Amino acid sequence: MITLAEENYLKAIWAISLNTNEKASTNAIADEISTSAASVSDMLRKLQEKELIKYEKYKGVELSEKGGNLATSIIRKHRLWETFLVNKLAFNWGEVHDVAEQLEHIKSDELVDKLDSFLGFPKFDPHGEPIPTKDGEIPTTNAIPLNELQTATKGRVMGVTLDEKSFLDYLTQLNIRIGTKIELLEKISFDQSLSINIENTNQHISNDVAKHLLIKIK
Amino acid sequence: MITLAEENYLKAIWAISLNTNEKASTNAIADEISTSAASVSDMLRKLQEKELIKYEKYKGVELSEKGGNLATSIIRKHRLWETFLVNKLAFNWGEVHDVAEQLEHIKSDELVDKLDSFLGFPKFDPHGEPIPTKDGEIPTTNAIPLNELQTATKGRVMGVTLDEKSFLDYLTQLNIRIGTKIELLEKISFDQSLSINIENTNQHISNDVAKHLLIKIK
DNA sequence: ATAAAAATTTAGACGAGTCTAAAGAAATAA
DNA sequence: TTATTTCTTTAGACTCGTCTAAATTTTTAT
Repeated sequence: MITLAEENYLKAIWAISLNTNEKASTNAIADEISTSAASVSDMLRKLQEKELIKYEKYKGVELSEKGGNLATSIIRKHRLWETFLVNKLAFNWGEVHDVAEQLEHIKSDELVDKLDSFLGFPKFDPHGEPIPTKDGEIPTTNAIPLNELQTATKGRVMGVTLDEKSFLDYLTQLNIRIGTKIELLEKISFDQSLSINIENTNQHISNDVAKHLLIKIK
Repeated sequence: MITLAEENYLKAIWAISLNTNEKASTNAIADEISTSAASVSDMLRKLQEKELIKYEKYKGVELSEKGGNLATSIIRKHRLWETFLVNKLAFNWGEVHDVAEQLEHIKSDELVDKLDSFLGFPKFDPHGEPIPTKDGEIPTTNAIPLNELQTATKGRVMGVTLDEKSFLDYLTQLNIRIGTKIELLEKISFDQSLSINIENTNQHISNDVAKHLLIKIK
């Protein structure tokens, strides 16, 4: 039996490895879930015993196959619930994260499958993030982060890679949603900030914002 | 902040007082949530400190106003989720209890209100049990338990007062659902068992089954 | 190459919620 | 009304997940 705390650690390790493609460090995990490094060390020992991670003291940690499957299934649940909240209950995309963080821990395979079916087997959640299938397959897109685009390229927003209210509220303010047409006008080399055109209005955004916007070209 | 365990204790006290109209005893609570009397004693002390119950050592316990409101809101959530599971996700009524027991602890007032709205503000759940409103009002019916009916009375099943898979599966087997027409043919004084007619078929059921069936006459 | 800094682990403690065993209070029966 | 049974509470211990402080290992900088 896996506990709620354990699930959150697996998710944190998953999220870190996703971004860095490296082993997750104790401190990175502590940051991710806002706890002390000591607590993380403790928990890693326990997860190691349960064979959910591959861990060597002082050397960082990665998920085992078992742990990876579990993490994927939690992400699947999180994204399905977010889709439910936005598509069926009319939440807006900045409001759903905290509730989905609770719902993702509900234990019932049948519930997840029926929810999936009820939602019409969505491939992407309201933020454009891929929803892993029942078998753990993760849908792909050829979208790339806005800050990696070449100047004068046009595209369309396919997703965001940060699920934080303040970020999503800012996007809404900028008139940026999934599907919005966007053109990269200029990259400022001084601070990597970007001038963009959204629906015939010019805007200026930081690199920090741009790197969390996934764009599909043309 | 109220914990999951505390919520379950409040619910247990609520359920016991509902049936007996008396203060709940330590042992009754221990039975209800399958724990030891010692654990219950411990928890009652804590709930007392939080002013969620009115408790005198050795004298039993009842909910305070605050505790009562909380318990009602948990019941509201439980029954809304059961309604969602049956009406939207096509679970059958015997399968929903355990999942709803998890979902009822999700913390988000907005979620509950939006779910209520999405379901069309239902007054009764799939078992015919009343769903408390946002203000804590509990819809009433004039239905009475089948075992209290007079012989030769006809009526319709308006609800069941036990949410256990084995019971609900048995009802399904007997062709009894919400809305089913029923006639009480005979009460056996030896064991209080009952002969009934359901959809032109005669059946024989125990008093234990009958007392959990709510019937509206005529 | 070694000293300093940073990262990580260990040690010891705590609160929540549970348990068993034992003590104490209340109810019941002779 | 006293003895016995039943119910309830207290005492002490355990696990889980957390913490701070201290010890240890690794990395970085001089």
